[in-house]
Amino acid sequence: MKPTTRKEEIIFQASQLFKEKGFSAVTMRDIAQLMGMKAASLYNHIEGKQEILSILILDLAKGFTSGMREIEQMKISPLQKIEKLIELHIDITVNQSEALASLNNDWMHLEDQDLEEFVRMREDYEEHFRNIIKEGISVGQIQPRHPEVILFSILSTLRTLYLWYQKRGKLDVNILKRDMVAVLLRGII
Amino acid sequence: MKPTTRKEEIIFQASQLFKEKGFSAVTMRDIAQLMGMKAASLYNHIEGKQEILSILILDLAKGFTSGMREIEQMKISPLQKIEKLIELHIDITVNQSEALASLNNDWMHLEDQDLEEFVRMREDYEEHFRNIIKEGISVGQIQPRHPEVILFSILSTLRTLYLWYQKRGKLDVNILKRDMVAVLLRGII
DNA sequence: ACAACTAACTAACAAACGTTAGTTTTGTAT
DNA sequence: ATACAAAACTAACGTTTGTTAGTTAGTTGT
Repeated sequence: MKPTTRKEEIIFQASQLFKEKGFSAVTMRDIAQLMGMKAASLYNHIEGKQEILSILILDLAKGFTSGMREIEQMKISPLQKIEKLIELHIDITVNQSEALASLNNDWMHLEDQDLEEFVRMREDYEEHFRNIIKEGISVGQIQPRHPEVILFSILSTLRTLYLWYQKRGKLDVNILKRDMVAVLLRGII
Repeated sequence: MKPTTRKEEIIFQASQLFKEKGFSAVTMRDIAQLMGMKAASLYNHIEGKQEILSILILDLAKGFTSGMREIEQMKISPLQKIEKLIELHIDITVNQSEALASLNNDWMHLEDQDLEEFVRMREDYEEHFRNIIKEGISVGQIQPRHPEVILFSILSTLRTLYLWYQKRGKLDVNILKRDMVAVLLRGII
């Protein structure tokens, strides 16, 4: 995800700051300094601070939505779909961990239609995930526990993976996928 | 955790706002309005905005630290200690979900010694947790997978439980404990 | 050579920020 | 009633905030 245009570069650098301090604590002057320019110059490329957040979060949310749609259409078992979803999250984490931080922590600072659109997409995503779990239970592939507990347990681990992935010196993605699938599906004992 | 003094009430109300919008996006005037007073009046009771954050986070972190110490001294197996830790997190989540949100999301806005103290406490906590997992592996109670993956998977679920607990209409704590222990330890299949 | 465009700049704005100082109100004990 | 302390108030401060306006330097196309 190397930025090509100047606008993309601004958004990328901003995402680094957002990840560290959160959207509200980052100023346009902070972003400008990282870009090696003055704050006012940023406005030659972007509409404002809100647009940066909006692009960061909504683009990523669309990535999750389209990933979910692809996996749902595959002719594989519910359990295999969950494995694919775990891999989807890991791939996105590895490639876009900064935007993921904003999506997790700063989505509530989106405004108006952007906020509405995000909340709708997130609810849709969770609903589809939940249905896959329910189907897995009904075909006997998954233990008959409350789907909500299972959904939350998996999702919260995947959603905060970005906090942990970088700290542990970028271990191999394929090994990570294998271990995460094992721990999340089969437990630890 | 019902606030008794006026100072505690301010901190409690502030924590509600911090949970919703994050420390940086909440103003002293926001807090004052929720308290039904003017911003300047807050300073009759507290030193400043930083003190609120500091008390919220460090008090809670000490709660985790002392909980960990108690569990470590118990004469029970590593696996039983992990169960106790899961229950500790759930108890704290149920009783102090607002402070937990600040601890998770706004710790980086602590200053100087407060920041140092928090980071030290968190590292200690994780280290002790990791050692219990390692001991569980070495006595054959826990699958011989990378302790880091296990630690992260459990901790990230427990740490974000506060986001999920309230949404699902306050289900019974004991049922929650039972299901969480089951999912986290035995997996879902 | 000249026009057009791009992307930086300086300067400044109005609003909002955390906080301080000094004053007034309120409740309580003598 | 008087004195005192607690807790609210008004007014203002110096900064910082996101953003706008107008200008300037460098590049490109004709």
